[in-house]
Amino acid sequence: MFDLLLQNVAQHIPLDAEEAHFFTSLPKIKHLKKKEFLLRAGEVCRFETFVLEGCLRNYYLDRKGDEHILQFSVESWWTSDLYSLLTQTPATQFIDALEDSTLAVFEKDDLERLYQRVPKFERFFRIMLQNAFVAHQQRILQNIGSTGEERYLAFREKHPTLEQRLPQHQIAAYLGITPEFLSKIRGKLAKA
Amino acid sequence: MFDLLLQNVAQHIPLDAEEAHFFTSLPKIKHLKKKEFLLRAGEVCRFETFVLEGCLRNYYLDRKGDEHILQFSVESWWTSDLYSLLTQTPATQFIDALEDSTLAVFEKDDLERLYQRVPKFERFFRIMLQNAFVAHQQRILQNIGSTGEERYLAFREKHPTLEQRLPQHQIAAYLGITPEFLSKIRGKLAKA
DNA sequence: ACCGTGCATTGAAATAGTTTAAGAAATCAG
DNA sequence: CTGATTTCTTAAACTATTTCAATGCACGGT
Repeated sequence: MFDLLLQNVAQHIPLDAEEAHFFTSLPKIKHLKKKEFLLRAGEVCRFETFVLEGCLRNYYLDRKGDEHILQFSVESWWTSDLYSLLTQTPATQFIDALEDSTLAVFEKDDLERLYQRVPKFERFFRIMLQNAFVAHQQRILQNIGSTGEERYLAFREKHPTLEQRLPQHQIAAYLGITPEFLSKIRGKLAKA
Repeated sequence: MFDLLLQNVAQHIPLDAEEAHFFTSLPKIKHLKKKEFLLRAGEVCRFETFVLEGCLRNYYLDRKGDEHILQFSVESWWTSDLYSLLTQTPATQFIDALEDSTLAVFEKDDLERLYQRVPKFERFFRIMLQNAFVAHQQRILQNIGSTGEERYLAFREKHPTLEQRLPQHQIAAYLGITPEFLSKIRGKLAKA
């Protein structure tokens, strides 16, 4: 059940059997059907979530009502509204399921207990934060420096499995272009 | 000399006189003239820098040779290539001075000593990282969800002093548009 | 099997943004 | 003060992207 999770942690910090056992005793398993919400804007986010199966997205709703996707989370990805979680202020993001999904949900309080008992988990989550930070940095540079087509090609390169798996209009909402334009780009690339 | 710096820290963690004294004994003062570099892509970043006076920018150079600005740092801002600093891998960013500047530079080793002696500084720098992370998140949403004009208006709103202080073409490189187009936007807004 | 709705495609017309080039205005160094 | 450099503006032609509208397709529910 928790193989993926332990594998994910082991990439950054070593765990002995007891630590691993304690760690895997913490999360609650949650099932979400497609379109169900894990978090809505306005709620305070009280958990960090690891995806065991399926696919979620974090998105933001602008005043015009358009959805802008910050992140897709498939198997072995962590997700939450980090700012809301860390500051316990209302979330600005929605998180919902693009596929039926199985999640390991860590409550904030349980994470605190984890840090107390196995301090190196602080390090683990700091590394997660760093990686997320750098990913965002690169995405900013990508966005201000490239055309939609270049962004799409980069996305395809970086996430070949996601490109298969997601509906196109979701990818468009991630890239920051309209679905129609993405369709045109694809048409053009297919011909060439 | 270090008033700004202590004030900045005090916003997030309380310091007694001795801690403050130790803290301010660590940084080296550095003067940069306009156009001089603090860091070049390819170098490993070994410091965290607090701006006492002047203005720096972090930018990235793409294959076409265009500059894309990630951040401006004026008085009371921290700057570095965080990923390079944390992982000790070569930097991808350049940091240089847009004005003659005075900096307080904290070496990585000195920061480690600081964490040992005054652990709450870990908390301080974690908060810095969180804030930077969220700022980046908002910028991504801004970039994928708005036009150049909307981004310019938001920038002006959020950083009225910067808008006065910086040459327009630098602002354009931050917004991800050409200087010509920014000029056009401004012309149009001035008329309206 | 049937219907309804959501998704992808296409094309035409409109808007947003870039490129190139030239010149005016401001700034800086000697 | 003067020449050199950097910055800002303008305009025309071009490219990227959006909007709107129409069409066909596919899939989930009943």
